[in-house]
Amino acid sequence: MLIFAPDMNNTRFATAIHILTLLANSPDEWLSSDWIAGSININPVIVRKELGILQNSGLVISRKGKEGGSKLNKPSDEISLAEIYLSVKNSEVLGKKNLHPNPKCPVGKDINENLEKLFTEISHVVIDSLRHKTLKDFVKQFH
Amino acid sequence: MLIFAPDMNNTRFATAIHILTLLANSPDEWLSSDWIAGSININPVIVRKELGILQNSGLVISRKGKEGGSKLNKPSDEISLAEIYLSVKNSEVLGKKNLHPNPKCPVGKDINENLEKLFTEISHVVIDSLRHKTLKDFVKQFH
DNA sequence: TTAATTGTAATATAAATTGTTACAATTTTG
DNA sequence: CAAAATTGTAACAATTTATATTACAATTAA
Repeated sequence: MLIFAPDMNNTRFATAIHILTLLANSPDEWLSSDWIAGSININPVIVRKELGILQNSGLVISRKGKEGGSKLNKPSDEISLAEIYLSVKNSEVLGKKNLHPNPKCPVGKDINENLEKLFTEISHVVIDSLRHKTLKDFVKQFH
Repeated sequence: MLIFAPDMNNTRFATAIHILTLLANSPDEWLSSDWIAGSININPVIVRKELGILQNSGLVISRKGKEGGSKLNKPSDEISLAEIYLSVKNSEVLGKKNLHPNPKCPVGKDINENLEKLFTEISHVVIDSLRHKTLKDFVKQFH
């Protein structure tokens, strides 16, 4: 299964939750990537790639062939936004570190270690706050 | 003063806090962008651009000319990491929205409005958690 | 057997980020 | 005043990341 590029400031969370919202609204149907792509207005291959990721994290099942498509792998009230975020997350909230700070400088020497601590802490704050929200809660807002 | 591109998955927070850490360590000196750049190991023009942003938000003062440079505009224990983050932030924690979701689809029609609410809420969570941390706390970790 | 679909590779295009060069304006020092 | 060092910023180049597109083998239902 395909792996995305190693960084995130992108539409992946938005795309993933859009896909999952559609699936949640039709829990008994196998929705095609083409149809989903038409709602998001992006290329169907992007949808299939994201669906691959969501399958890997157990949120979705897909099947091939005619009448193929995807559906949720568990009820929407058992899917937290944290799970979705973690599926697509591949960079930190506060961005990237500089790659080669000067090791001869007392600050440059240790900054990335200290940033790492901070980044991890903030990441946990975000995840904890998303853990309390379910996909069902999100979907409920649509009429 | 110059404006950066309208999105963030970049090294701007890392660069800004690195700059401010150096300034905090030498509160009485005017540090040059060249010297700072040598510690971060990036181009001095990038440092000057970021210093411009930090001046705009009142964290730093700079002066031109020979013996010019920059220093903190207030004590490091009066600078919160939230202020730094807000100075450089120009995108959301959960990424970008898709630009043209299908208005004829009940989900596509409202998704960006609903994402906006979620993005705002998560943004506040991050900012609140950074508000309790000062630059001084961060700098204290270096030896 | 045909039609529709996923999965995925390969490549192309677009967008964002970072780096570089250049130089006017400013300021200090001799 | 002249020289040297520095900021501020414009213009542009290079690199990296993100998204889109084309293509097609494999699968599945009818």
